[in-house]
Amino acid sequence: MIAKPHSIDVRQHILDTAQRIIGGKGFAAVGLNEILGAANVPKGSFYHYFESKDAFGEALLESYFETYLADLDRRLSAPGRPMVDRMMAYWQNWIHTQGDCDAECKCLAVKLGAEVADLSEAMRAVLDRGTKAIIKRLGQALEEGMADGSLKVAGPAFSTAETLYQTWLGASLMAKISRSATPLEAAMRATRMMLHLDPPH
Amino acid sequence: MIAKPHSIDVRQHILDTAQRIIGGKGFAAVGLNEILGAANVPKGSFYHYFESKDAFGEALLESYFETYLADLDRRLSAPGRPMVDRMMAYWQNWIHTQGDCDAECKCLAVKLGAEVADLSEAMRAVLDRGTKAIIKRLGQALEEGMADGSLKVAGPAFSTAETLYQTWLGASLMAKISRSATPLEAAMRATRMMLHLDPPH
DNA sequence: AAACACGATTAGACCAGTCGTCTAGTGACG
DNA sequence: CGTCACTAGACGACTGGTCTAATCGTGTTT
Repeated sequence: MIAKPHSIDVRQHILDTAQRIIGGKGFAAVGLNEILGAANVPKGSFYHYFESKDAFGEALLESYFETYLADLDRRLSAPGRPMVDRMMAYWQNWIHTQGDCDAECKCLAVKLGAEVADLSEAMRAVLDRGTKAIIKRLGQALEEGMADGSLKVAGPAFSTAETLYQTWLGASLMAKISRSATPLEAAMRATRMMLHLDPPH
Repeated sequence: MIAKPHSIDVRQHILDTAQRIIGGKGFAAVGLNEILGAANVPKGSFYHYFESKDAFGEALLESYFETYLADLDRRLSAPGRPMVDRMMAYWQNWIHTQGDCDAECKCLAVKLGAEVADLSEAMRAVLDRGTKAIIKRLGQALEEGMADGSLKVAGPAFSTAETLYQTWLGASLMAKISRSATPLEAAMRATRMMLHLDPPH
């Protein structure tokens, strides 16, 4: 564990660059050349940091979910405001991030899920763990919301969290296909309904 | 073999074979050689029937939605039974088709949607038209169900149809990622809830 | 301090595979 | 026969991921 000047930097730099490009074009459609060219990293270096393109994809998804979950935690644990607000702000932000960026899909679960699930068992496993972690947190948030009295859901919180996440995944897919935000707005309406907060908010 | 010119046969044979393979591996990850090899069609023929791989993908999706919509119409117009039954049978069948086949994803909207939307404008357009047509039919079915008294939904039928379809898309994506049917079962519970038929059925 | 050792990093060769083109060739039917 | 829809598959220009050999950087030894 010597303080390496480049190691971590270069590795992460490749991952960050790749996330933008692969988030836009998909996994199989993008070649190493394009990524490494954009990152200004010689091709030869790649296999020093990653064992294969497959292993690289695994690392890419791990890196993605790591920052995603950290951000999610930050958003859902923001103190002071009732949980409804935090949660609805999260969905609102989903609309925001998925809506404007057509080229670079911010949500890799949406962009890569279907493509990669049958392509690489390792990548599928990371996606599985990542999405399960997201749903788990959403479920905990719902329970917190019921505890602080700002939320009320029918049935177990985890079940609702699962359905909510699935709905937003599907809506994001439809948003990509239709190149419009209306599917996301439909998801927002459905979310309000599931959480029984039609009157206010 | 058959007196009828091969035109239609061969063309459709290529499309059918491709649907299986591409439904399993995705669009970019599959080369023409693999498809044509499996279909026992020489490469030279391919470019007689299709202008390019891109145009071929377009035709593939068109063919897919054509048969999908025909099947959907058949299912939803089955006479005799109330619309709830027909509709729930449709979702049940969704679980059935998406659940068992891991390799060849039957629903190309799920498998190719995210990948292709940013790859080919033509293919995206077909997906857009196809999914909109499905939602439209589901909305009409919901209205029929309200007319025959077997269904009751909150708000406009089209809105509910949109949300239902999105939920099932998302659930199918999660089913692929988790390699299990539980997301689809969650979608089924959510569907029952949205249609207010928790007690019976 | 100079030479060395050795792992970290890079450069580029490598071949299999990509899409798409193109010329020959087949065979059915007017 | 002649025509034309269709088949056959070699070919080219290119890109894919992978790997070996050379280079660089840094700490150690003398």
